[in-house]
Amino acid sequence: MSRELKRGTIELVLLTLLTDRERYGYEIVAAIEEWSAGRLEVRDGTLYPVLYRLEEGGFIEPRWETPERGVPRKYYRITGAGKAELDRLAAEWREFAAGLEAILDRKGGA
Amino acid sequence: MSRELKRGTIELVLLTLLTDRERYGYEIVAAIEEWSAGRLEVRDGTLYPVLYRLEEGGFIEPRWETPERGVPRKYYRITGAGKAELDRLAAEWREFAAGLEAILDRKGGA
DNA sequence: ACAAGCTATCTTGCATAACAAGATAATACA
DNA sequence: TGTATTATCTTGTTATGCAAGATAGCTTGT
Repeated sequence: MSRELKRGTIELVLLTLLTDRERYGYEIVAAIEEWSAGRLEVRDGTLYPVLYRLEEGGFIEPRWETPERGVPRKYYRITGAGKAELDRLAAEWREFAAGLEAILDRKGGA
Repeated sequence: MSRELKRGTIELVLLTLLTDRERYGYEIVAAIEEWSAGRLEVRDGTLYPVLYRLEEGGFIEPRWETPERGVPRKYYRITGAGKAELDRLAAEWREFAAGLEAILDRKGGA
């Protein structure tokens, strides 16, 4: 899948994945592929910087969990501001997709 | 509309606009806004480099038209390779959009 | 005990492409 | 004469996804 198409959509994807429950980065990588039925894929080197951006913006909050056995995990949960941002980004995406589809559907038209 | 969302889609939009007839750059700027019902907007400083990329790839071909009165216009028409590329880009876009929608629709799910 | 592989987070540097801003030039109009 | 419009083109900036690698602890096989 083209790298360029993903630009600007990963934050929307992350916030969506965090709406039902908190998740950690490594888990999100797999969830994206699963939820999109293999259509979308995001590398961890991409994911972590996006998580930091969202945290800086106050849209998500981290919580370290260090189990007695296993590697520590950093869980993120969405904030109130994050839910508002999610609505905004989702609306923006739908507006954009509608505009593009309108053009695609009109090929051969006036 | 977010700059990042547009990334990778302008070539698709241009090739689509050139399917029914040849057009020149300045005309395309207005057509994009009109065809998308005001949802999409592309500056001419963005458009021309994209046209050059498409021309270099053999997807479109230019033709200068110098009228007796008025500024010269550079008309572009789509080639056979351009039509194939359009099909490829459109399929890629729909695959990507389907993957993203699948994630958006599943919020609160498993 | 040792190696290999898995889980998990994080960092650096690169490539791409949309855009703002401005340049150029001819025409139209007041 | 001056301002606005049509039309193309260039330069520099900026954002961000990704490859590649580092780190570290755990698990599994031989």
